Amino acid sequence: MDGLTINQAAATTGWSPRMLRYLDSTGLVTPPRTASDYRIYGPGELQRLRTLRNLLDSQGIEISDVGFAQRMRSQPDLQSAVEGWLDAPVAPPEGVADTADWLRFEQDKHERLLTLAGGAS
Amino acid sequence: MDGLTINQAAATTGWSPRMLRYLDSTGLVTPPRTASDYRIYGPGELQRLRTLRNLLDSQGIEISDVGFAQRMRSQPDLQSAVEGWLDAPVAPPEGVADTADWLRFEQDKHERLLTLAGGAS
DNA sequence: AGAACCTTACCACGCCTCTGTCAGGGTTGT
DNA sequence: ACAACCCTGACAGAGGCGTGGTAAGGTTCT
Repeated sequence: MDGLTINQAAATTGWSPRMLRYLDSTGLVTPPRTASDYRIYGPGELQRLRTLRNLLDSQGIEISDVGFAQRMRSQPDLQSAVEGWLDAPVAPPEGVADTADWLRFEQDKHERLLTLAGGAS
Repeated sequence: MDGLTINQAAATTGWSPRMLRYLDSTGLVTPPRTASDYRIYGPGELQRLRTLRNLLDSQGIEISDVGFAQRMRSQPDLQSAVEGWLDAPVAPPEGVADTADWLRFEQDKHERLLTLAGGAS
């Protein structure tokens, strides 16, 4: 078996074994398992762990933030819903005479985004 | 003055006045102010508040998640750092003979992403 | 076989998010 | 002028996150 056990991986990455299990549970770093469920950390996981620490420190973000970014990655409807909300203007654009028209425009846009990202036809 | 005060906005959107102030403090919905610092909610803010509630409920996410997405929006280096980490493969790709070569490849990719997103030349 | 390792499952603590409420003080409407 | 509204700031409590520990039990090495 090539790869480090959880304590060895902890020693070389600076994470505690406890945190490696936690990161596994969050889905951020999920090493393969042996037949008896031992976690096996290969070079890929080790690099991922080291760069994760670097990412958190350098950007001042939390583990849960990276988890959310990953979730947006894997769920396109989530991503389009969030981005659609962020893109909605705070004031009606020029050229829209009636406020009611603008609200309808925004509503339609929202629906278009959802449909585009995976809506049932 | 056209626009609703905070209690009126709360009544028509379902948020509590307390939460409207909180959302203001997080930067998610920041209404303009009168000369005496009263918050004024126009149709844009009201729509944003209603769709925010809908977004949170339908996607099962938190206010802080939307805040993080907004932060990634406004900070391209943060976005590229997070996406760079998420894109890093967990195992060396085919055709890379040496593990050390692969680590160098990953390192270079990370640097390319950072440079591309706003690095000083 | 026995030491040293791994697993999951809990309890616990500090910090942050979300939400309510209240106090003290300024503004608006009648 | 007075009620009704707004502001900020603070305290408070439920719940989640990040992290450590520990207990009970299975696996691997020597």
